[in-house]
Amino acid sequence: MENQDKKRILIIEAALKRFAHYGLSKTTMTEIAKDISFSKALLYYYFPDKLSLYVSTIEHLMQVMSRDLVRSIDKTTTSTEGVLKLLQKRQGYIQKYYNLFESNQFIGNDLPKGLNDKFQRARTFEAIILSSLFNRGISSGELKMEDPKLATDIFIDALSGIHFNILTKDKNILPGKEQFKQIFIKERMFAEIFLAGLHSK
Amino acid sequence: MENQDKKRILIIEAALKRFAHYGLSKTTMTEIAKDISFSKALLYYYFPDKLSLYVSTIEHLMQVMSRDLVRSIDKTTTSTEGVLKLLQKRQGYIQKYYNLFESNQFIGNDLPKGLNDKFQRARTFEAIILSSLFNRGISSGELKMEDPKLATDIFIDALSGIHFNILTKDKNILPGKEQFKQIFIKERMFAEIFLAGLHSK
DNA sequence: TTTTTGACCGTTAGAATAAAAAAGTCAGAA
DNA sequence: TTCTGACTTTTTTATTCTAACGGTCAAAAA
Repeated sequence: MENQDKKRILIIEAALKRFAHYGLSKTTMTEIAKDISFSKALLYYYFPDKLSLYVSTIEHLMQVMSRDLVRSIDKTTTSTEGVLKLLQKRQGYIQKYYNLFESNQFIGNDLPKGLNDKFQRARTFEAIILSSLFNRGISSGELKMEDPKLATDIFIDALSGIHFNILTKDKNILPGKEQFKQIFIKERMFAEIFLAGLHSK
Repeated sequence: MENQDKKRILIIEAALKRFAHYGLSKTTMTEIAKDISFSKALLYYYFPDKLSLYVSTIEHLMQVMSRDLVRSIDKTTTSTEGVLKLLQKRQGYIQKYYNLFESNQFIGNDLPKGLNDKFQRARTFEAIILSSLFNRGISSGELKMEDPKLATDIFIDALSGIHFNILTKDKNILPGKEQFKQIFIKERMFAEIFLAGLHSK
């Protein structure tokens, strides 16, 4: 049914607003339902449980993000330019939907399996994009590296290190605009050095 | 007194063993005292409180470490060689005394001030060593960079990112030998690329 | 006087329990 | 087939309780 899909999306969009703002644990099904004047039971008609809704919401956002990302990157020419574009987009989304990924931030948390898988897929997707950018650079003669897979991996680890260290330095639990700006500056600087290190002489 | 110092060190060494194995919160003053057949009250004669003992223990280890590090690095010639030596030593100590730094691993924990300061100083010390290695490279014409301070910072952030991501990927709480080996490989690879990116053409 | 101790006290981390709130179900209405 | 209000079950939170721990001190030992 057309209508069914519309309602599903309505729910997902309401959920996205709540989850993005309050995170998984601090938003209730009742709240989401009230926001769009549905009964809570109706949410359970469309989604088997809360986690499914959460996962669907993330999936939804990921699709939007990945379309946007691919489109933006296709417009770039050099791989360096592409990587910088990736950083910029990435940064924007992380900042906007920070609380949506709260669960991903902490250690030793046993997220339910389906959830962990989704985040894993997001990381993999990122790695693939980055990898393809690196490969583009290799075939154009711009870059040179032994093990593109490993290089990609290290690049992503390093990014998250920069991210993490800045966000944990200031003890503010909710990161502010200033901090994200700082992260972006460092990440860009890092990318420049790293890519220079991969440049074919 | 000579003897006083000896006892202080005896206590510190016993504390180091416990703390390195079990971390701060999971070792008690009574245990440390029993290990060397002292009364608990005697520990409080030599150290005002538990935290002071912990800090002294870390201070003690840091002195040993830094002497060792400086000595090793002075033996190297190029800055690249120096950085790789730093990584190797660093890795060894982190692995051996992993639990000693447990408190440092987690987010949003309000470590007592004196403690935080010590860790801050450890990081600063590391940054200074690294910075001096970079500067060595610059003056020898080996390296070239706009902002050595920022480059150092990014380098350290990236290292901790690699560290962190490997240790949290496998859900084992206690990291094993294999994981540390993996970290070292990645860190070395990273250092090579990063330093290549800083090489003067 | 300096060093050492056993007995003691106040605080706190963790277990156990109770209360509140949320997740999730279902018979039946629209 | 879609939707709901009333219901049950599960999870989270608040509370109490207790044992263990950090820390003190008067007095003994050296």
